[in-house]
Amino acid sequence: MTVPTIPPASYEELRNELAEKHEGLSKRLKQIAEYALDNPNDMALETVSGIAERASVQPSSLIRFAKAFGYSGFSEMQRVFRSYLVESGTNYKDRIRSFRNEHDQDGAPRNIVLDDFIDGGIAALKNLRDVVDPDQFEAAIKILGKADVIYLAAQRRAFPVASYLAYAFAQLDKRCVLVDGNGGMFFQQGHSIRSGDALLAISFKSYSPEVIQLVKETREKAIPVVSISDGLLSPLSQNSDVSLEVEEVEVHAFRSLSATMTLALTLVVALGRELQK
Amino acid sequence: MTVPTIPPASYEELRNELAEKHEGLSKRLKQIAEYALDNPNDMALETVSGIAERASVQPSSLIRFAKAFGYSGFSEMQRVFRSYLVESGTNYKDRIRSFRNEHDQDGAPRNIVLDDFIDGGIAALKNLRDVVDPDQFEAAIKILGKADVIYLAAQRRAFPVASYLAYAFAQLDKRCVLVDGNGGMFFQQGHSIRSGDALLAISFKSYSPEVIQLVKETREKAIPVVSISDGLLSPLSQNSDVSLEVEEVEVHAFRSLSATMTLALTLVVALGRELQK
DNA sequence: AGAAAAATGGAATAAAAATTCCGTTTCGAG
DNA sequence: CTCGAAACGGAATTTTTATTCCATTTTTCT
Repeated sequence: MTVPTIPPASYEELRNELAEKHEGLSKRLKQIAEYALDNPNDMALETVSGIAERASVQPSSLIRFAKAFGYSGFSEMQRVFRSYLVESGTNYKDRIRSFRNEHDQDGAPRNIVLDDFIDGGIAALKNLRDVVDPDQFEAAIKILGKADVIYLAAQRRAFPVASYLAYAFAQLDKRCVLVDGNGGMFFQQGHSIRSGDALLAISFKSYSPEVIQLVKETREKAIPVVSISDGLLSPLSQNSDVSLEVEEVEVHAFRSLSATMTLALTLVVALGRELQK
Repeated sequence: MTVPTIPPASYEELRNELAEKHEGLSKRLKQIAEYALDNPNDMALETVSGIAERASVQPSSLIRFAKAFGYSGFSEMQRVFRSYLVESGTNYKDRIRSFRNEHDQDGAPRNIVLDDFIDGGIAALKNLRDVVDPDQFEAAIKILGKADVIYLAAQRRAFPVASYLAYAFAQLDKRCVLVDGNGGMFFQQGHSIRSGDALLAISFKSYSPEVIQLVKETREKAIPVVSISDGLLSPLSQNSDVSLEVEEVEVHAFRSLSATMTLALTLVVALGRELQK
């Protein structure tokens, strides 16, 4: 056992190293290398003795194996296998990190802040693809399509989304009321909703109490409520007939609205088609 | 802590359980539930004390948390989080594909629409990186930073951007006036601008005549004007001291606002920094 | 406001896991 | 065939990690 090189830091590197050195390895180590390439998941998640058993090898061989590739022990090597697991997964916060690093390199005097937001926005959009539940989306369109008048409720950060929707719905000749709280008449506006209408509420944490209250009240009247919010824990999701989930990334302590805006727009287009039938 | 139910065996079940029980949980447990939903990766891979630290919680609380959901200990719950990692890693790409096909067949093109907008949004953001002129951006920040009050003017499709900016500026303690034309008083609002202030106007084709007019009038008063618009041909650009160019992609006859929103946000953050000096 | 119950923090303990160590086996050169 | 070096197996040890326990704080109910 020689060649104490610098240990591979990414799964890809490790994979290559494994394939390359494979020939020169001893019997047991070969066996392990093969097992590792075939079952990266096990390597990432199982314990040393667990893997040892499955691969028909002694635990100590696994440690030797890791050391043969330059790691200080098995645990260190396992970290590499784990990093692979999270990268390939859905989680996108990590993707952002890798994005950033990519961009940091070219030393051009770019607008760093803008780059961050662009990367964040892109990540949020990609994530949107994964988290939007098609059934919920379908259901939302159904409800909104049937509604006589769509009431739009949103405050603060979410308000621009509602105002955009109001504009777009108007373009579609879909009647809507923007409950904007103008003149302190949030509830007066909101309470004029009635059977046959639908409420589309948008709010993110920290959730606007007015919007939450309106959602609850509307639901008690047995009027359908569609919500756009951030995650299952949102009080909006919990009190809506249908809820669409969006997660915006926070960059520099500010949240973008790219993903939410895109979802809103999609809603508009899908609704437009529904109405054409 | 009661209700020893059968513990959720899949990530999906666990997710739902988490959302459902969330309300009834104690402070610390709630905190953990939120962290878990936001960071499933950590829950799957980190050690108890690692997670405890990141979530600002005691290790023992994590064990209590797991037990509150019926598991024998944290490790058992962690297995569920891990199973999710494996599934999403292995089948991730396939899942998405099959998912799309499903819907293609029953003729529901929703996902396709969403995909189009997502792709469009991403393209617009990437484009933004190239078209924004750092010098102009810098100049815009200077002007806005020096302004006593920032007047925000936008109509129709651009209005949501202005309303978002109004919200964000308020967060920065930067005084601003949203010239929204409420009550038909667009010009009354707009004309109250005076020396020492600045106007930030946003408009896209077909350009809002009111906004154009306000820009011209303001400029005649020798008050600085910053504009966000689409291209150099825009009458806004031509009458502004500084103009920022954004190009949104049109998909299905609708324009998104992702890029514009991102630019707006960047402006906010950059302005925030400027103000701190 | 005060007592009882529930929740929490944090150190102590138990359990599990990784790693080392060493006697034994295998392999290859002379 | 024999010797030496490398590889291996497996128990012993160390380290890390999970879990428990109890004193203290916070909440709830009266």
